[in-house]
Order: sequence, then C-alpha cells, then structure tokens
Amino acid sequence: MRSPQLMIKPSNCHSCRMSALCLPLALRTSDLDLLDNAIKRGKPMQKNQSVFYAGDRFTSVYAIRSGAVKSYCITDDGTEQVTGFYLPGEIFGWDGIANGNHSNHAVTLETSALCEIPFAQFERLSATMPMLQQHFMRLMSKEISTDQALITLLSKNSAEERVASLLISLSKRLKSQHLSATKFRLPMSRADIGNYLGLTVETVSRVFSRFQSFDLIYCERKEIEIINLKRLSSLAHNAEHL
Amino acid sequence: MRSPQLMIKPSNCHSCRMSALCLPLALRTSDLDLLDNAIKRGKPMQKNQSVFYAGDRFTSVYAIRSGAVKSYCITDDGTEQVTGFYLPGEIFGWDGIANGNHSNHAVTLETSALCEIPFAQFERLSATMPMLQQHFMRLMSKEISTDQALITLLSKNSAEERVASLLISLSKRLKSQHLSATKFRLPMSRADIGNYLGLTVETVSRVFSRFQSFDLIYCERKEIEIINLKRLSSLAHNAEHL
DNA sequence: CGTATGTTTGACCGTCGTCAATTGTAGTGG
DNA sequence: CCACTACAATTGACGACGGTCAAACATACG
Repeated sequence: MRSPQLMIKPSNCHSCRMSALCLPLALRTSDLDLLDNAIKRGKPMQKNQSVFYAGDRFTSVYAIRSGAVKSYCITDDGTEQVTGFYLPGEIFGWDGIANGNHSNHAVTLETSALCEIPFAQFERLSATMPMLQQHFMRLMSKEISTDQALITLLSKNSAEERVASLLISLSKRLKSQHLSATKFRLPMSRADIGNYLGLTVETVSRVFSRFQSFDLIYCERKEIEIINLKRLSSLAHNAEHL
Repeated sequence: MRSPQLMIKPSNCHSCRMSALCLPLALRTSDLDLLDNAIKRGKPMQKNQSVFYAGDRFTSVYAIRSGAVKSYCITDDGTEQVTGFYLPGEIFGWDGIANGNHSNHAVTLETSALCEIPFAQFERLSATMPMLQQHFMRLMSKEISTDQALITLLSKNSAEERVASLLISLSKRLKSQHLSATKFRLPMSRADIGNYLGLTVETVSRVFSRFQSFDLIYCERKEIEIINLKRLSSLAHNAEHL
C-alpha cells in the first residue's frame, strides 16, 4: 500500500496545480493527454542530489513540483559560479540546447519533486502543436531576460541592493505560487547567495544583519520574514525580471 | 550607374560571404531561395542610428554585414545598461520573442549594413524546414551562454580581467570573420565598454594605460593593436563564450 | 558528544568609484 | 582654414565599499 503523502500527489498534468505555469495554457485537452504521457513524473529527490551534470547529453528540461534547485557551472579557474535558483512551478535545463550537452550542473537544494520533460518528445509533439514550440521559445527568451536583469544588478547595484533584489524576487515568485510572500525558508546557503550575487559570504551575512537592525527583515538562520516589504522593495531596483 | 562599392556587395544570401554564419549550414539550395526572398537586404545605416527601440513590436532579427551594433536597455532608475556588442556575421534582436516587444534598444556604433530577417516569414518557413527552427533555438541558447559568461565575468573578475576578456572576445570574433585578430578599431566608446563591463570610464581608461605600459597592447584612441596576445589571453579567463 | 560545516562579527586593506582638472579629438560654422 | 564648441579620454587625489584574513559561535550530522 502506498504511503499517504504519495497518494495526495497529482498523478498527471491535468490535476497538477501548477500545470498552468509550466504548460502552455492554450493546449487543447487532447493535446494535454499526449504531453501527459510523455512526461516522466519524478521520483522525489533528496537534498544535494544532481539532476544533471555539465557535459551530460541534453535530453530533457525539468519542472519543479516542490523543493528548490540551483544551477551552476565551473569556471576556467575551477571555482563554482551559481547561475540560477529555481522554485516550484519553474522550469530549468534550457542550457545545452545549443550543442546538445548541458553547460550547467543542477542540484537540489532541499528535498524536491521534479517532472522530467523529454525534449525529443517535445520536438515530436511541437510539430503538431505550434503553441508548444512558441511556449518553449518564450521560456528561453524569459531566461535571457532574467540573465540580463542579473547582469544589470551585478554591474550597477550595491551589495544591499543585490541582496534586497534577490529577496524580493523570491518573495514574488513564491507569491505567484500562492505561497506566503513575506515568510518563507531560504533554500540556499549564504555562500550560494553570495556566489550568485557576486559577493562574499561575509558581505551577505553583514547585509542580512544590517537589514535586520533596520527592521526590514527578521531572520533566523534560513527562516526569513520580510517585515517592511515596501522599503525592501524600494532597495530592489532590479528584481522585476530576476 | 551604381557606385563601385555598391557593385561589389553581395546581392543575395547565396553570394554573401557570411551566409555560413547567419544561416543554417544544412539548408538545401531550394530552401535557401525561399529564405533569400524573405530577407530584406538592408539600407546602409549611419552611426548612432536606431535599429529598434525597446517597446517596439518584435518583427525581425538582424544580421550584421558590416559595422557594429550595441544593444542596451534603460534600467528603472533611468540609467543605460549595455547588454551586448554585435559584429559582422552576428545576429541580434532575440529579445522580445517572449512578449512580442523588444526589451532592448539597438543602435549602430558606426556606419553599418544590416540584413533584416522577418520573424513571421521564419515561422512560416520553419514549418517545412525543421533545421531552421533548430538553428534559431541554438542561437538563442548561445545568447544565454554569453549572458552567463558575462555574469561570471562581473561577479568574479577584476577590472583588468574584464577588459582583457572583452578584447580577446572581440579579437576572436573578428578572426572568425577572417579579419585581423591583433589590429582593429574598437567600434564602441570607453563609456560603453565600462557600462558593459560594470566599470567606470576612468577605470577602463586606466586599465588601457596599464596594459599599454606593460606592452600588452598598443592603443591610440579607438585603434588598437594587441602586442602580446598570449599574455593578454592569460588574463582573460572568461572570454571563451563572451 | 565530537567533528564538520555554515554563519556571524571584527579588524584591516586594496580595488575601484567619485570628484575634479586637463588634454585631445571630432564636428560646426564663420 | 581656423576658431569655437562639445564631447571623449586621460590622469590624479581621495575615500568608501566590499574583499581578505581570522576568530568565535551555532547548527547539523554521524
């Protein structure tokens, strides 16, 4: 007999509460069935598990049902560069369409449930479903937008503005999933945050402390509560597309 | 009678010396004819002319035949953010597939000749030419790669490393077009370079001076000669995908 | 309970931004 | 052709932000 928590999980794309986000809205029901059959519903993954490695043959993109994932690559000098954080309802793994291999690593930041969307299937389906192709191109284009927002953040904004932008971004994305926008758990470490934002761990920690002393946030380890969303947002100039 | 310099210009995609770069190699000749008819061969543009504005309806992407283009957007606080430089043989204008409008501005940095590739035509053609669709996705994916390389550059590298990376990137891209890799004219201003690399004009200028005093480059205003390509490359850790 | 890892805080210092002045270059009109 | 202006680039002095190094502390894990 299956365990209770498995029972309440959605077993197909129709009943998944986030289908509206990771699938094109315009799909007819018959099309959805086809896609539904193509998608591999993921086994739950533990923390710090690799979804794929850089260099792996590119076969699929992944939708997050629960949990969180970071993507990163190893630069020429052997250091890690975090390239993105992904939350429930979001899709990652676009890198490596170019040459057929992933250019990033992807690991879970906490226990997560993923849906694997095989790309070959998609390509076959998209021949008869033009909306699907369009949808995927839009998602890629959105990835470009967030990358450019990050570039702006890195080249123009101070440490405080960068951290504020990330917090506001997380808040907005959680809110769009009908989760609390002001009280949540940071899935990533301070080191990951710093790496992503081009800062050191120490600086990130100091900014958190300063924000706390200004009553902008309350934060205990990874649990965070945004006290003054308005003032924090005013610091986050470039969170819009992050 | 037409002027000599107009006569030597390629009049279609077949004879264009850079067709191999902006079009998929796998196209059959018959397909190439179709595409050839779709492309609007560009009128030459003067320096500082807009190709498109942010907010403009997205209708086309553009290939550069000669000259140079920069793309940039205006951030929330009203300042400019340069998002890319484009050289002969390269295609720009992918932004705004997402929502149907360009998110960037694009202006010529010097007198340029462009080819406009209408996107509606492409979508129609790609129905019968799967290679074309794949090619475009790869180009978008490549854009993501270069953005991520820039992110790494901005978050990890010093001013000297950033400038070196840009110079090496330009050098490689010019070389791939059978132009000199060591002696060329910088199409963009110091301010544009600084903006792109997250540095101030003053810092860029100082780095140029330092490079010159170390005999890495010789540079007079916009004319630049790379003296010690090897040592300059060793500074440019993240130029590979820039 | 002990070790490893993540986080916080402090002191110090270097890189790069800011402000300011100067020089050089390109473009304009007398 | 040259003065005049506007703009781009260079150089210097100074200071601040954030990195580096180090130590203390908290938390997670076996």
